[in-house]
Amino acid sequence: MSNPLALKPMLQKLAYWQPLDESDEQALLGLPHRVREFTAQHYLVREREAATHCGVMLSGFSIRHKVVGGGARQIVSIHMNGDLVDLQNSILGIADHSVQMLTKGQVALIPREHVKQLALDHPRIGMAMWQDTLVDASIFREWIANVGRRDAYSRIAHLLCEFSLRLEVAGLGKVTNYLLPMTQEQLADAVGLTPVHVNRTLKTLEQEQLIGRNHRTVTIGDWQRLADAGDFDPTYLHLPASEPALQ
Amino acid sequence: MSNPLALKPMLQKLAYWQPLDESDEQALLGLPHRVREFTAQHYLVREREAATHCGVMLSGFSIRHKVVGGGARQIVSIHMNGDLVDLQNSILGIADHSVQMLTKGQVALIPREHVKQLALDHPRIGMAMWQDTLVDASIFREWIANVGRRDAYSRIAHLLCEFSLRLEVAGLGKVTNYLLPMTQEQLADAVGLTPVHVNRTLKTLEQEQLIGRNHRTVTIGDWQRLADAGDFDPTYLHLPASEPALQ
DNA sequence: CGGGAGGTTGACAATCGTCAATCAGAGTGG
DNA sequence: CCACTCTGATTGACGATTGTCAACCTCCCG
Repeated sequence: MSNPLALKPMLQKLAYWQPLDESDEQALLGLPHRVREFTAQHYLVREREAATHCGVMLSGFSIRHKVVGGGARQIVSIHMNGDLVDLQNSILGIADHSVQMLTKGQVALIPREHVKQLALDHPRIGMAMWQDTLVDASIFREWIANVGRRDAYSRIAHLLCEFSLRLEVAGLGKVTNYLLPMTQEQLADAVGLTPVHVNRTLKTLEQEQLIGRNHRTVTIGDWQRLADAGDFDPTYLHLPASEPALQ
Repeated sequence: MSNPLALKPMLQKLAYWQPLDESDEQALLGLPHRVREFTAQHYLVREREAATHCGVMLSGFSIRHKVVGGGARQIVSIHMNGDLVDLQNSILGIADHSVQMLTKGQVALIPREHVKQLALDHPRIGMAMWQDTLVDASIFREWIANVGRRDAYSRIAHLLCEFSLRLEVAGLGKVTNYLLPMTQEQLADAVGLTPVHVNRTLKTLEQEQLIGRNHRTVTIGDWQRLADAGDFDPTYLHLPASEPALQ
């Protein structure tokens, strides 16, 4: 169960934020965990329940979402390769949102007490995890602005840009060409629109040659033009200094 | 400048999350800081600039906001008495959003390096600050859902409920009666609507006797009914166990 | 070949935005 | 004390983006 290398991605991610010494690394990699393969749609945590584990995405995609009164769903974030999943719920205890697999994939699960204790025993790791969740928070803010103040057209263009960069950083695609891992209905839940309107908007983006589509594959001809349409400025992603895409 | 008691509210807030010992408390209260009075509209940090200080709200209100392409503004959160302001930008370094005073008020400012160092030297404080920002993040998620998936009516009802609880917890009003510290235009920027539509919606809420209004004062006759209208469930605020309002 | 999920499309409805006028209240100076 | 002014609140008429409903199509898979 406890593959000693499974937490490598987590280590890499955190080391980006804080220099970690030998003892930090040992402690982190030594965290008890088990790697599991989940099917698409599987719930890792449900809203209102107690969070028991925090996870590291090893493959596949997962989403966090909330369900509002009428039954409508809002996706609040999307996780991919290397992302820490549910640190938020784990540290706070009670889940204020659900975490669900979007596609099938492998996740390394770590019991929450161990994660919390690790942060207390190894302040640099604690700081790094904090920073990681702060980036999540920064993305939340951008999403509030996206959903609250941009029309369907730029809203979707914005999401496509975000995906483009994040997938490239995660090593899952090129900035100009990637596989979108979600249905139009899920896209709609992420941007606060209806599936029908997402469909129409994608078509428009395609007609105006901002993107090309082939099944779920998105091709971006002129990245800058799409970024302009989406009012996209990657500052909020707090990515490593210079991403090639931004040149 | 450095009032030894000024950081008390910060201590109280953090102690809620983690038991702090004598040395933690000393270190926290001993943080170098200065208390300043700011006028309404004053910018504490501007988007894209480097964050230099983190603050503790001692009086008054402040907001965090982002400006999108067309010039529209989206308020992403509202801070009141006792809230830690701009921990997020401070820890990440470059501000991905602006922080602005909503009303005049006093803020204790702490240089960011000292805050970060404190977290590293005192892991329990670090953990507590982390948890504090996680609650912020939880509110962000709820706001994404609010703006993305609720209509104007419940969206505004929801915000009024959130205010009601948070103001009471901060000791600034009663759950059933409080002074809303913002104009309808600012309200609009918080919920992603136009001022005109906010006005109409408030009028409707009033006509249906969900709220009473007198200038900026909001009166809530039947809290539960407003909560139902706003699809409001306070879980996401991660408040101390039982708030009277929820009985 | 049949079934099902997801994608497309059109017609129509409704929420919400825009524009612009008017009103109410707070502060200011004479 | 009374214009005067400014900001914010209110209202109406109208327009537009987005939602709803429902049909049909396409691809994938057993």
